[in-house]
Amino acid sequence: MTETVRPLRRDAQRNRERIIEAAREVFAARGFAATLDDVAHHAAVGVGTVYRRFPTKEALIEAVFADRLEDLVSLAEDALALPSAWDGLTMLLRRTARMHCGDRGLRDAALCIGIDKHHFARVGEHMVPLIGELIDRAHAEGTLRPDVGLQDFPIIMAMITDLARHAGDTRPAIHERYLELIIDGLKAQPGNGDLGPAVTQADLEAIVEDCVPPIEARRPGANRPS
Amino acid sequence: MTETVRPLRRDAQRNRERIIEAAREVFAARGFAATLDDVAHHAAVGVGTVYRRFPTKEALIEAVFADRLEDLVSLAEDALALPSAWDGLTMLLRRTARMHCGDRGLRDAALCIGIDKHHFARVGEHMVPLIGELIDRAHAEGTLRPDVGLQDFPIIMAMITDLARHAGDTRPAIHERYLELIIDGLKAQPGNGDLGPAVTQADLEAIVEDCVPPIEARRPGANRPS
DNA sequence: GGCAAGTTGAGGAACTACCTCCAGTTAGAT
DNA sequence: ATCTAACTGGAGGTAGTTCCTCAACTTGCC
Repeated sequence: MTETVRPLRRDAQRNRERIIEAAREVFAARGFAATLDDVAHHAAVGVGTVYRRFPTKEALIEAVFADRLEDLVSLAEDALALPSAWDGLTMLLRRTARMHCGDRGLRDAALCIGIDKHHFARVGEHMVPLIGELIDRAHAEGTLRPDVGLQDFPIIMAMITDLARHAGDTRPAIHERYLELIIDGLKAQPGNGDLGPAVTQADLEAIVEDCVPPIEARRPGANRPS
Repeated sequence: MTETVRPLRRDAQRNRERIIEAAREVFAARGFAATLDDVAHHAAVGVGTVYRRFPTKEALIEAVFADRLEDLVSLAEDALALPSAWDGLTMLLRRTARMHCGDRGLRDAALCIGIDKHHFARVGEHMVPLIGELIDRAHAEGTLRPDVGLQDFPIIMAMITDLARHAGDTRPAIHERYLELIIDGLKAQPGNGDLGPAVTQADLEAIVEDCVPPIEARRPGANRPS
C-alpha cells in the first residue's frame, strides 16, 4: 500500500510548474473549453509533455484550481462575518462576480461546486453551508425576499458571467450594472412580483451542466490504436 | 430595368415553401447557428436544392423572418395602448421573452434589430421608437427607474434567452422566474443601488454581435474552384 | 558514461461545416 | 408524344477543429 512516488527530475518539475502557470492563464481566458494543446503552446512546451504530466484535462484542472477555490471560501467567511447578512450577501455577490468575470476557469470551477460529486466536493462541503447560513440570516433579517433560495445564486452568477463574456474584457462595467439590477430585485419589498416555483436542485444541475464545458474531454479523434 | 422574373416551376415553388417551413423549425431549435444542410435534411430535400434557391443563409433568414418580426411590432403597439406604461413595458417583456425562448431564430433576428443596418432595418424603424416612447412614458410615470434606458432591454432579453437555452425546453418556468426578478429590479424605488454608467449603443452592438451567430456563414470549407 | 526519465511535435483519427457538380428527373410548352 | 430547359439529389472535396500517440531525440543524475 505504501506507494513510493518517485520525485520528478528537476527539469520535469520546472515544466510541471510552467504548465500549471500557463493553464491558469489559458483557463482564465477560455474556461474549461480550453484545450491541452493550447496550454502546451502557452507554456512553450510540447503537447506530449502536457499529456505525460496530466493525462486528462481533469487532472490539470484539479491542480490549477484546488487552491484558487479556497479564496472563494474565505470570501464567504468574510461575508458571514459582517453584522448585516444583506451586506454580506451583496458583498459576496459583487466580489465573486468580479472574480468570475476575470477568470472563466474559476467561474467554471465554482459552478461545478455542489454539482459535481467528484471534483470539488471538498470545497463544496465548506462553501455551501456558509452561503446557506448567510441566506437564512438574510431571510430572518427580512432583507432578502423570501422566495429566493440557495439555488438561485449559482444561476444568477451564470447569467452575469455569460453576459460579461459576451461583453468582452473591454467593458467590465456591463456585468456590474446588471448585477446591481438583480440585487435590487433580490430585496424584500412590498410590491414584489411572483417568482413562481422555486428552482430545484435538479433544475440547477441541468443548467450548470449545460453552462459549463464538460471536464472530461469528449475525445473526437481519440486515436486509440486498436 | 424591367427585370422579368421567370416564375418558378410548380415543383420548385413547392420545394421553396417546404424549405422555408423546415427552416422555420430548424432556426427555432438552433437559431442562426443552424446550417443549410440541416434545413435541407429537415425539408427532405437535397442540399443542392436549398443552395440553388437560397444562395446564402442570409437570403433564407430574410425569407423566414420577414413577417415573424411584424408580430413583435404589433406586440409593442399593444403594449403602448395600455393606460399604464409600466404595465405595457412588463407585458412586452414577458411576451417577447416567451416568444424568444420558444424560437431561437426569432430571438437572434430580434436582437439584430437596431444593430444590423442591412437586414431588419425596416422593422427596426417601426419598433425602436415604439419602445422608446413606452420607456419615456414609464419614466414620466415614475414607475421605471430613471437610470435604465432603451439599450438595457435587448441586453436583458439576451440574458434571459441565454438562460432559457441552458435550461432547455423542459424547464420553461426558469426564464420566467429570473425575468420577474429583473422586472422587480427595474422598478423605481427609494433604496435602489447605483447602476453606474449607462449602456452605450456601441456597448450594445458589441454584445449583440457576440451573442448572435453571424448571419453570413464563415465558410470554413468554401470549395471555390480556383 | 550510461541510462532511465523526460521531451518533442508531426501526424493520424474523428468530427463538423460549407458548397459544388453532374447524372438523372421532371414540368410543361409544342 | 416529344423535347428541353429547369430542377433535383446527395456524394464528395475542401477545410477547420480537437484529441492524443509514438518514435526519435535530449537531458538530469548516479
